[in-house]
Amino acid sequence: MIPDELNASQREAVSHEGGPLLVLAPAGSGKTRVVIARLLYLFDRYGWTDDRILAVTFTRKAAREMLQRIAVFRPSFRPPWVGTFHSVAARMLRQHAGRIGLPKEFTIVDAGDQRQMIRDLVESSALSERDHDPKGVLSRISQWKTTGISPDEAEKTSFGPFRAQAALYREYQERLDLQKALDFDDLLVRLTELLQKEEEVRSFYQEQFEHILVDEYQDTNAAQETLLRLLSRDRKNVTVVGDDDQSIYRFRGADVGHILSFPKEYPQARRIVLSMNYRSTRSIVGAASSMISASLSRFRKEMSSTGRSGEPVLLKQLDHERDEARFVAERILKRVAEGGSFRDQAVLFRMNAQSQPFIRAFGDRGIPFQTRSGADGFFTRKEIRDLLAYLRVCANPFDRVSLFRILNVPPRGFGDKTRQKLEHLSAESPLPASLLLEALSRDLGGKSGEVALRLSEDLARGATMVQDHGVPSSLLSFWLARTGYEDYLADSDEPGGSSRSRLENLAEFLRMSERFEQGKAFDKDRMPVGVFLEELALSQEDPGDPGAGEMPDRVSLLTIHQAKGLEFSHVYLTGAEEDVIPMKSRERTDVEEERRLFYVAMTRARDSLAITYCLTRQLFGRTDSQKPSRFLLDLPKEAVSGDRPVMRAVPFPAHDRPSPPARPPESGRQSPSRSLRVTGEPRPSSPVVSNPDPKPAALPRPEWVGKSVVHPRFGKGVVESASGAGGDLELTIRFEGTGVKKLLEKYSNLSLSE
DNA sequence: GTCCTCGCGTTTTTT
DNA sequence: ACGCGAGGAC
Repeated sequence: MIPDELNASQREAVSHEGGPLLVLAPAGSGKTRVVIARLLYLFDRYGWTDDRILAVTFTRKAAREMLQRIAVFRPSFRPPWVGTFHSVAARMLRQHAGRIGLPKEFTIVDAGDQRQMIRDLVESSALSERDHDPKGVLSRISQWKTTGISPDEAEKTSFGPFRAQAALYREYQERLDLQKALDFDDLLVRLTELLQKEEEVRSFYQEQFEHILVDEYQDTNAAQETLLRLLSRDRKNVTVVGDDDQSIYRFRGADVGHILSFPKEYPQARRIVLSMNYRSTRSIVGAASSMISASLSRFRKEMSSTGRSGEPVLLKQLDHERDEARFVAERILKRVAEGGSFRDQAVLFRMNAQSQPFIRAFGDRGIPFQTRSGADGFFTRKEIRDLLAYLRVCANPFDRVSLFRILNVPPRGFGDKTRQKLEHLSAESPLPASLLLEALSRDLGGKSGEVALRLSEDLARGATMVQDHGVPSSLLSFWLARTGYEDYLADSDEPGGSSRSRLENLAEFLRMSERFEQGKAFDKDRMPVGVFLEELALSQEDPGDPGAGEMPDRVSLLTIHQAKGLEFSHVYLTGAEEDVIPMKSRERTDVEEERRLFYVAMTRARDSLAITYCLTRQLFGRTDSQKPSRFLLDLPKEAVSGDRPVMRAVPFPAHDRPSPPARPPESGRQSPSRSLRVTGEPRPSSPVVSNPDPKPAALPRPEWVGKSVVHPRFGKGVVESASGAGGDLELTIRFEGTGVKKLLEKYSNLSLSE
């Protein structure tokens, strides 16, 4: 069952028996192959007919790939517990919805709905939207939720501007609860609560799952981590696979600490490092590894490469982003002239705004390209969201966001007055939509009363269709007919003939629903409309790209984030400048994460990598003069060619260095004679190894305080205080160059300087 | 209600 | 540079 083509450590990872397992799988190390092989191995081991294996990923794409690969081996086998964290959680929650007071067809609200809810709340409170932009509020709420902080706790512990946000959090949650709706975070949080509260359910799953596999473990947030522990009996039977160096989603709650502390918390865990790179040339592997090794908190890994040495990584300095685009365009054409293809090449940048010059340059030269548009997806279109709202209010008659969305769309003569009346009614009595509208109808009387009554009846009928296991396409047709939605679109002539494209979207949506229904055997206990809505809510994929078929022969223009998990023969990493990568941000820039981002970008390349930086760049309407990215300084001479930026004496650019540090009393002489390597990281028992230097045990906590230390990147500093103990000893250090930082002692690579 | 103008802020993105 | 949202004018 274990494929022959695996190397020794890969095989070891695949066939590991018993106990927690951490597989460190750097870029290009054959991670996917190992994950799939291990899954197949586990199914073999624990039975293909049972639900004994839980495998979770972060993206639909990864989940789909797992399922497809499994299907190759057992075409008829559909493992029920392979999916994204969220889809698995939704499945479990629906199974036990009653226990937490939810109907089976609870709504999953998406980002658009969340935004709308927050805006409504901000509007109805005395707060100004200025200080409470929905995005900021939502990300705060998400932070609270995923770290297990309830609205009450948030209100108790927040001050200043956060106080108001905590109040919004409470109202937002109340509103969700009232409508029997969950947001994405709730899927994890509510399931966690359920498992904690209901011993029966907990042990049911704990016993069911012989083994749990988590992919991209470095991306877990606190909620997912908690969930994982619950399901895996404290991770006794778990395989986590990931790469700490590729953790680039901190801004959305991912915490690289989970993977880093895994061996600490589970000393009995096996750790396997896949250290052979199969993807890239030796130049690329060498350059990338030495760049990332300057990282502060990471497992030390040494990569070897099976590849040929290849051409050196090319550094190229340009005057302006237009020159940069031109340079890249010419190089792409050259590769093609040499027999390469467009689809094998990718231009990477830190932010979407950088893509413009490339789009122009490629257009001028007739280079075919594709961008992965972000927010302008199919499912953010008004007409699609309207129709979805109709479906949702039928599936879950308590879904108020959807009800209010469709209330006067198409216009049926309901104005602000009616809306307010309905809001009052809704607040007074939590009724299903049809009954609510009936009450409204009585309230209004007259002509608008009749309109309300008609809508009420339609809603009741729609809800019945859902209950009777009607399929989405019939429900859609029903609503299109009852509302005259198509006429409404056709009549609303907007500039640019967009009503035409809206009608086309509508038709596409209808086709999508039909495709969904085809050849599908629905569970008897699930409503088809519910399943349809859940799939859409959890995927948000454009129907146009089912991932099947040949990739068109085009150059990819991608942000580094979008490029994660992909690989190309030729990669152009552009805008390698200070304030671009690492990016300047309002809040404190997380240079560590930016470095990992740079690493992810570099390691996308198989055969060649060119890194470009400009002396000036127009950004946000202003032309700035730029400095080369500090990350370029960590590229080894022997692996690169071209315009190497000049080494600086200081590892950080001047503007990054804060005011002269408050120097604590110097203790005598300053000789770095005694240099002590201190790290608490256990030696890996894996085939390949990290840093061979033997290390003395960590200093006990009080020993550190007041010591002068030297850090490889931050330079000299003094330990101000220490907290935590053992492996979690955290030191607060005031560095001369960079101010106060908190470092985990075990990863800090500190030397004592006396 | 709707149109226009002014001012501000500006990453990364999945589920 | 540009888009979006708030707020004023009609």
